[in-house]
Amino acid sequence: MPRSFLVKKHINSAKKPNYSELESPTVFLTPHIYKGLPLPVIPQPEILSPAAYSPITVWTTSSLPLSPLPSDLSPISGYPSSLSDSSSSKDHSGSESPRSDEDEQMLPKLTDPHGVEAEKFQCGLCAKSYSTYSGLLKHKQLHCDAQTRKSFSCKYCEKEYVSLGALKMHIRTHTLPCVCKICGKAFSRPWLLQGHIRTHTGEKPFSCPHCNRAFADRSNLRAHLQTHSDVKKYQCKNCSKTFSRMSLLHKHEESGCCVAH
DNA sequence: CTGGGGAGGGGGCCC
DNA sequence: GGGGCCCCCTCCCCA
Repeated sequence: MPRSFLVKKHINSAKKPNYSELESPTVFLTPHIYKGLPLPVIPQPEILSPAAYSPITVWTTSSLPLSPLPSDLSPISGYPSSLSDSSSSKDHSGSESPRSDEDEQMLPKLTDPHGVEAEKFQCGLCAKSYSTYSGLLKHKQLHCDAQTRKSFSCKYCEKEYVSLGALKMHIRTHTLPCVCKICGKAFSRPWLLQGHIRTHTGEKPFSCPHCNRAFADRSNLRAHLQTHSDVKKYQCKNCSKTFSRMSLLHKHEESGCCVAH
């Protein structure tokens, strides 16, 4: 399901949502911002930062930004109301990282507009500046490049990671240490197991504020919220038909609409 | 074929 | 360093 319409919901890590509240199946109250609003009405641009929400934007598979469809789940009680999430930058630190451009790291840095301070050589990875290229080179060789280089290899597959912690996390996907006591199914993460256990218990802690539906999985609630939206976010670049999910758009395109491509 | 729900996986970030 | 959590993503199934 397309989940890229999601945005982070808490300003920073120091103020995380009260998940204990979320875990309660009955704690979801209609948020105040919906009071008086006829349902279903999804977009609440007024509660979102302008940069985070563009209700009329329709994305195609070729024009998708990293987070093309910001929506918000803060209406669900238990989530903080703040939306100007400065920590959202973390979402862009991974896949969007331009770190692969080695040349970029070598670009001289003009640090003073008046030329008082001459050009500096700045490390593209940690932003440290050096007055000489050789200084930068030494820094890169000793620190950043070494850290950036993937040097931890998985013994079960060919994947490599930049840190031992990341590798260990990955290895869990092979060892599957979290086992369901009910059916014996194994998972890599405890929270995956928790979600699975809900399929046994029938617990559905995540309720839709617009209808009576409830979900065991937060991601599925987000996907469901899209169905309440008037604006279908994903548009076929050929026939301009729009879809609520990227996967539906993909299926549509693969079904022959975009054979011209 | 489309729309939607259910279930699960992976990497990253923060504490 | 590990745990918890988030976001993103995919696949499957069904109406």
